[in-house]
Amino acid sequence: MHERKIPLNLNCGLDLIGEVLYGKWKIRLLWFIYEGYKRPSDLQRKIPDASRRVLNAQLKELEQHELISKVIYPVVPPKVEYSLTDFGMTLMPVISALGQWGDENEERLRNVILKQIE
Amino acid sequence: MHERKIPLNLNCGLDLIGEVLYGKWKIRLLWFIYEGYKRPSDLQRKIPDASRRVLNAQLKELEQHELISKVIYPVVPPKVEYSLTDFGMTLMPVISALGQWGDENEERLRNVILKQIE
DNA sequence: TCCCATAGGGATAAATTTATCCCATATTGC
DNA sequence: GCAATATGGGATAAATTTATCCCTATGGGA
Repeated sequence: MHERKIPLNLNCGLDLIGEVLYGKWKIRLLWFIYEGYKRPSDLQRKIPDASRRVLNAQLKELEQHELISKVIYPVVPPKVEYSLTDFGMTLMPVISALGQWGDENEERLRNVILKQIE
Repeated sequence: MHERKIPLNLNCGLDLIGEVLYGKWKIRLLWFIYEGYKRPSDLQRKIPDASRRVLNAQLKELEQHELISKVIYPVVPPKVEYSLTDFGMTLMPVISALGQWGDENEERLRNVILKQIE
């Protein structure tokens, strides 16, 4: 993967959840899988800004973290389906809360973010 | 700051909240300020693993995003105090939910994270 | 025959984020 | 005078994450 040189911080719950959710597309991947977009190509189409390479990598990490599971059908062309594990499912209310706060404050957030970039 | 070459994604609420919370120490900074650790030196002591430089930078961004506000007392040696804005306060239940999920699943998370590193 | 879809991953470059080091200010205490 | 305290930020290096490009495999359709 990439041998870490700076140790992880795993002190509290916030560190731990950060570790599994940190990644540019992970939260969206979880959410789309939750919504029923199961195949990698579906997810790629839902997130066209992401490179295929990184989506694969992040899906693999989500799987290693036991938030999603993967079924490979032995057909050609290949077919793969992801779904949330029970564990991953318990995260949905939390992600929902994040998205809801973002939606509720959309305008203000858009303002302060764009002002800071300019 | 650093001129962006890759455009931001600001499509949905999840993107927006991600933009203001993304940063290695931001969530913890918000939480500690919420708990009453207001001065930069206090926060530095609470988060000794972070470099002073980055804490300053992230505090500044949190301020630009209107989640915290800053009061500078004109004394020597300098004294600065941060506090949550009303807006930042509305984020606390969400952060609390994140931390709670992490705490509830601490053992499992620690396992899967460390297994993946090894 | 050639191309497309489907999934995966190696190699490498680019972008972004963090870390490290150093300097400045001005008062208090030794 | 010298060190410590407190805050801030420039310059640069290192670490980490993402992007880009390319190659694999196989059956079906134009």
